[in-house]
Amino acid sequence: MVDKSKLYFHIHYCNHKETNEDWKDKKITRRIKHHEFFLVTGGKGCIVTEGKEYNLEKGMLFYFKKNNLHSIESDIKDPLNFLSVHFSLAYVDFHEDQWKIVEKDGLKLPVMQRFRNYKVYHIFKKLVMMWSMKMPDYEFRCKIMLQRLLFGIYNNLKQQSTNYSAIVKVEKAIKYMNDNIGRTITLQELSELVSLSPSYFSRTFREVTGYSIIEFFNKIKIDRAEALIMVEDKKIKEIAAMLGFKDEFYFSRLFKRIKGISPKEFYSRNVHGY
DNA sequence: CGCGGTGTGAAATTGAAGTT
DNA sequence: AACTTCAATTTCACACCGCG
Repeated sequence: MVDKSKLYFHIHYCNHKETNEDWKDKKITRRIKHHEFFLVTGGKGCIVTEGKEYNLEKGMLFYFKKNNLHSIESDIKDPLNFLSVHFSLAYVDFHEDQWKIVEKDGLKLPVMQRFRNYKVYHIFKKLVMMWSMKMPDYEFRCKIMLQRLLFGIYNNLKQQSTNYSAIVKVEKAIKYMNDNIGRTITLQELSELVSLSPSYFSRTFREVTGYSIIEFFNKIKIDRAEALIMVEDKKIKEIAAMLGFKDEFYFSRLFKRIKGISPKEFYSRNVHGY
């Protein structure tokens, strides 16, 4: 499971064809070093990749990972219309005051997915238009649009997945955690809330969020602690108590484990009194 | 007091097999 | 496919201790 907030993109270029002009080359076969999203917006054609052949229809979105070999063929009478964006991506993490950059070899997305709604289409179109117009700050704006596009793609995936109720249940549990941040919550309690067996819900939670329940609950507690340290003039001991920790030292250790520095150090680094 | 190492019972997680 | 049950294993949350 990828932490989407840590993904960093670099757009190489965008491409589109949304008119009825003829294709110069009816078929292209290629392997490119960029990742690419390719959205079919009209016309007919065929894409072959990873040993599968897809008869193209409006609304199909392809994700080609870098170095993926694929061929795109357009129909002559009803030429293909599409939007595409080429990009590279890296996983950028900030931990213990250090930046870490790891190049990713790909997102966990299916090669092809269909879109019923037009939202993703609109975002994609805006991205491509912005890129081609090259107005001031277009690179920055395009990067934001690409992130919105990806967000839309993930949401689409969410709705498509048969087990939508699992996500709803996880969201319910997260809300409950936020509402009861000053308490100790048990797995028993949460699983009763969502009417699933404890062990099954434990599994489900990790599948949906990428974190175990305790990991997640502590993460939001530490996030809250950061805010409290910076905004309120409170002692570590008080903050620990507010977040349901009986032992302030344990809280400190946990903070350090998650953030890399102790709460006291976090305070001295980020808050400066007069 | 603060920090860090370690011990411990309890709870969470995970694997595997079974049920609807 | 979605979910349960049970047991094995791991992790958690705190406690206790010694050091400076």
